[in-house]
Amino acid sequence: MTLDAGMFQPIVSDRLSDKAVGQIKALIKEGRLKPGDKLPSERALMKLLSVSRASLREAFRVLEALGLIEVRTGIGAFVVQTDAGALPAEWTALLTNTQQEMLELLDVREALEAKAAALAAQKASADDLQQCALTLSKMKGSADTNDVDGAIEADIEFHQLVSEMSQNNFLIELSDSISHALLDARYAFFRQPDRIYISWQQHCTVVEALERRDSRAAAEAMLQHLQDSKEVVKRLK
Amino acid sequence: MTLDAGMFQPIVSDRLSDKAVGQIKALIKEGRLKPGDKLPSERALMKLLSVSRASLREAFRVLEALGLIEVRTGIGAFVVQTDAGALPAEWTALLTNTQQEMLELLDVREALEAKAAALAAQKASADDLQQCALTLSKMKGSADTNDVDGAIEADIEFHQLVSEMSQNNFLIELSDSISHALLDARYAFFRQPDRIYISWQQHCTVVEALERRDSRAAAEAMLQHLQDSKEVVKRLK
DNA sequence: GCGGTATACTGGTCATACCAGCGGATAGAC
DNA sequence: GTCTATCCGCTGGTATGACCAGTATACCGC
Repeated sequence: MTLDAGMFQPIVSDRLSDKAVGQIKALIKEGRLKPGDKLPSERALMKLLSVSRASLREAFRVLEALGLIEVRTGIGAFVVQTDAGALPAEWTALLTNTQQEMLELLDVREALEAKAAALAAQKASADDLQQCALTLSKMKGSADTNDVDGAIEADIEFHQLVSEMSQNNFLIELSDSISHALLDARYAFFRQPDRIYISWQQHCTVVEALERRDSRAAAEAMLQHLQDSKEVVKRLK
Repeated sequence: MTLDAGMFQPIVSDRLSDKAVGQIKALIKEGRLKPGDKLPSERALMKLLSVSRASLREAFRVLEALGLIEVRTGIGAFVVQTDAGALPAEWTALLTNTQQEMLELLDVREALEAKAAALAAQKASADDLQQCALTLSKMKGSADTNDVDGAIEADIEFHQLVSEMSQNNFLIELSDSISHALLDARYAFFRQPDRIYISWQQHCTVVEALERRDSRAAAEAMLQHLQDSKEVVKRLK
């Protein structure tokens, strides 16, 4: 007979902590543990699951890292309150080491923020647009005084604002992560001659589209802005 | 005097395990620990960091959940080998409970996969396109026999293929996560009358654009496909 | 009613012990 | 000599019991 590749399954002996993670995760997914609910104390839960406190605590660390629970010293562990389930905010934190990864990240950013801009055009409130105007004038001020730090701040604010206007929690979290990962690059970026001014102009174009509620134009303007920025980053090194 | 909101900072006493996570993470980020490197054994590292083994192990669980290290029983802990840094594969696993979240996820998917299609048009090899053709005929076969399971399989394969053709690791990982999260929905989806056939047609349109190396058309076709699917899902609930 | 205090919790940390699996070294069989 | 089997030191996985430091609450004296 011939050996079928599917005949055997690798033997994996899950850690007890992993099994505990699985159980608790399942309870959350099934809705038997709802956001805000308090988990039993470590000492109680270790008996319920018949594992040692050490294993249980390791499970808690994993659930915490996954953004599912929050542990407050002296009080207890709670199922986290958020509809999009906190993305591990650091997932990109280490990944912009190479130029290659940076460019890949910029491509993802184009996809996400263009979409965010499109959604923002549909959903933006008057208040949102006013806040946009604020960051625009902040950016303009930074351009006039060549204030790189101010520009970075205004730039982050602007992109964050647009993401939030999309009212899509996944989009917000992902964009935020990427923005964070690209922080270092922004310094070199905004030091380029006229860059602050150019970015300001491009931001303006986006906001104008948002004000017109023109989804397509907003996405297009954002895309142009990000592609243009990507080209600059490419030439940086 | 008035109290300035920024005067006080909440006192947070980091867990020792969190500090350990920070140190190790920093070492990885700085490149002093490279992918594939073996970390010191738990017993050695606990002395180096002067924490107990319990705390160190909690730190390891976090690093593991973040996808930064991999722990092999009886051998040791290793810095994970991957260029895009494994995204915690489960980050969406729990998040499709509500219709609202599902729709948000579908919007993100539109953004990512449209971009992936655009990149794929530029980078696809002859072999890639051939594989696409394979999934297409598989889908067609499923449509003819109304084989829902087969359709799901072919559908996942197709979308995965396009993502991979983009050669962007972030795009690949993210799309994969979302695809995974949407698995359940696909069953109801493909049970709709003619859905398999319609999806097959739309896939064909995408592939034709890819074969023409037409980035814009590929993105547009993929977007159409996903938006159309989203509308179906909306009506399902 | 108010402020303090005693107390019974909670999570955070540690030291120690033992188990099971891996791997290299070593001793024996051929 | 080469090969094989056993052994032993190392690794991670688990459990236990202890102690600390915060939190909350009930109680007390004022």
